[in-house]
Amino acid sequence: MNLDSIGDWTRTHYTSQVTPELDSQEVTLFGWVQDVRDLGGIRFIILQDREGTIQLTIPKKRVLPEVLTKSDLLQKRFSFGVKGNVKKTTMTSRGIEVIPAAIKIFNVATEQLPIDITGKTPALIEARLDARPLDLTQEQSLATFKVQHTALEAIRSFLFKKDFLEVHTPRIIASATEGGAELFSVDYFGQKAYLAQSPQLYKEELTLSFERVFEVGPFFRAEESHTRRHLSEFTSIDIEAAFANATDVMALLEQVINHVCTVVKEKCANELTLLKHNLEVPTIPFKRLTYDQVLEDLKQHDVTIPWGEDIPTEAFRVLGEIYPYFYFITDWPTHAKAFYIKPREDKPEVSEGFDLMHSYIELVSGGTRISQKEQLIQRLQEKGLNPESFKCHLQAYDYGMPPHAGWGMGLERLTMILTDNKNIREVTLYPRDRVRLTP
RNA sequence: GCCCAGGUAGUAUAGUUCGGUCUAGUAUGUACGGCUGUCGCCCGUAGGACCCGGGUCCGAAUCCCGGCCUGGGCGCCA
Repeated sequence: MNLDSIGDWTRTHYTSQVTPELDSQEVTLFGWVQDVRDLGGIRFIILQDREGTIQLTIPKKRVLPEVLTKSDLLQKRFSFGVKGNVKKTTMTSRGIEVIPAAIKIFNVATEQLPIDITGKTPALIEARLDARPLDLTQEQSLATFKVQHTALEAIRSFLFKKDFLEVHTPRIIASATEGGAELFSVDYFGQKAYLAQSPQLYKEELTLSFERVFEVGPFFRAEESHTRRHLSEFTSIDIEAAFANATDVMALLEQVINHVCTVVKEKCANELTLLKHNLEVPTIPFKRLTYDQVLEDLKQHDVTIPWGEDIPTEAFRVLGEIYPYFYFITDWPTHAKAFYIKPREDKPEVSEGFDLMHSYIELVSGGTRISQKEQLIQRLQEKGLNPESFKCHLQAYDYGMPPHAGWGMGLERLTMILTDNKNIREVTLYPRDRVRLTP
């Protein structure tokens, strides 16, 4: 087939911008064939672009012969352009259609697509991820990532207003930052290095200079997790603030969540409708449960956890039934939290760490940090970590480390909540998990 | 790392219990033909599959063993 060059054509409108008010005006549209319905004497072609779809109507006896010839060739997913006249009509749900005056075909697509993109026989997640570039053209995928984009935009602008600087810390590091979690190792010019699992230590150090910082970026966990809420590579939204404690950053966090939900609900109304999700904007303040209250609630539901133990997923699921929306869990036992979380001064066995939960999923983890060097060293030792390997980090505490607090939020988990997706891979463009490294 | 479930056309599924007209059914997609108002268009025709290897048996999609692959759960966490 002879393909056309784009030549001097320029898009005048996205499909979503074509309205009945443009009746009888000429528009130039670019996009892809989503579907062709040929009734014999009349043919309907659905043009899709990133903003939506529009119907092209071709009455075969009343269009130019070259338009008819070109439209004969069009198949699903061909990329093409059309110049045509907008026509107001009651025959389409959008109240408009476009009668082509010229068609340019830019590229073809394989006849048999690897997944059904019409929604009639939806493919399973595995087949969809194998054909991810194609899968992402589906309206639900587009809607999901538009929500994510909008959420991120809302978070950034909110944090900018609250005086936070956006920073970028290293992804390649010399040693484990938090102990615990497994790290991916990389060869760094013959030296052993690792992919960062979190910006934790760097962002804390930066409170010494920039006071209030945030970072959005990918982090890596070499845990062989096999669930619908874990990825080997995920995007973290991290903040850290000097001269603040857990209470301060929790207040900030609930404002962030409230703001994001408000903005997404307003700007992505169409996307949420498409995703059949009625997003509720949570009211501030969020419910705050102490660890002790959680244990008590669980006991009421015949789940007994000894004080000091971490809460297993099974118990979180029960808790998620009781509190189906956003809620904080505070006052965690110190030894259940990371070494950098500050123990309460009046009750050292309890920490100033907190989690923000949404149903049974942990969305955010944060807390007041330890800012005294001696205490940090002591906590490292209690955790079985060698202070010597944290030498570089510990030096920051020699230069007037301010009291500080912060949190880290999983962007994909947030997107799951905002779009009501049950699988984290749905909200990740190219997910990386235990068994998937491609595409 | 541990546990459970499952691999049937491009996609999604029926059939596996209890082996036998299963010559493997259906939907959708694809190809071809027909149709002037569709919007999950419709009608007709065609082509398209039992994960791999071994075993039991007169006979295996079905039962057994091994392998590979996938989904889900746990632990861990964002």
